[in-house]
Amino acid sequence: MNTSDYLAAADAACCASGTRLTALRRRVLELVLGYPGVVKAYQVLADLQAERGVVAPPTVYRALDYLAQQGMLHRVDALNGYIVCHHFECTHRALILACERCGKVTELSGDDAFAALSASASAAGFVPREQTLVLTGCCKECA
Amino acid sequence: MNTSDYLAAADAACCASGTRLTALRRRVLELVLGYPGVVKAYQVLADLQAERGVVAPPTVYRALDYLAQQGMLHRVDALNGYIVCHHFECTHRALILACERCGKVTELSGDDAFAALSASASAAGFVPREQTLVLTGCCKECA
DNA sequence: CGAAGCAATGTTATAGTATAACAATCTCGC
DNA sequence: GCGAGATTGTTATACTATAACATTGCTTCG
Repeated sequence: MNTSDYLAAADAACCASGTRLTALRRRVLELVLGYPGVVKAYQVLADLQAERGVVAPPTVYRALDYLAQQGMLHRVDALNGYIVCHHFECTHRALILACERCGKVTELSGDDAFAALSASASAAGFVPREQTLVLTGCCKECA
Repeated sequence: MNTSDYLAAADAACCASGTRLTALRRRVLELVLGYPGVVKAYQVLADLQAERGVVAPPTVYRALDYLAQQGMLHRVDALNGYIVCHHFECTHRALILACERCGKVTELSGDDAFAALSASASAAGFVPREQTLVLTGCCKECA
């Protein structure tokens, strides 16, 4: 899916959830899409500042939080960053593979793995919230 | 295992790895042991400052990093904190269950779950580094 | 012993990440 | 138009983490 199709789909998804993909949010999403892997909030902030002059951190964090909530982005705690989710239409668990050498990030469906974890957790009476799983390691190219 | 047994075992493990559980590291470990769940670096820093006057962040981070390396602590990225590992003798994968309401943290063996994830990752040619998995959610008591 | 070498800690400064709190503006339905 | 709620702006600050260099202390080997 190319960027403009993606944005159109994102727009539709936002409307469907009764929210709006505003100009700001859309621009933030575009910026994130422009990066190959994981994107930091302050990178986006710098980009916005370059375009618009003064922009404060909350502006960016709010947009990123919104996009993550809508499923277009995943927040990756282990990396203090965000990645684009390329199949936000379906609710799903993401399994993120982050290469420690080249920084490349791959997303798999984590549904199966999540099921395995949930089984362990359930045994302890624990109900996991839907979330992103992250594995750091070494990718195919860097091996 | 009580605290003093734990510390003795930790000491032995450190020696076995050719390193030393120095007074500072030992004290940091004790402080972490004194907390019920996840512990933040700056909590430990505050404790140390209360005891010794001026203490700077690197002092604490170095001790925590060391203890994590030795297996006595797990760093939990999603929570920006550390938890005590109660079976550091055996190399193992930890599966952390962190309750979002009460803050309680439980550690399970994550070997099985890790195997499931590794299988998915391997299909993509990805080699995961040994690491801690974290699930956030809601624990038995808070359900 | 004494000095070399290395590990550990101290110290200073700063980078990087994130949110609280309140004000201003915009959008949409009525 | 107007009011309610959502969105964005603005200011300030809290929290998390590390770089870089100085100092101390242990140990080992001649």
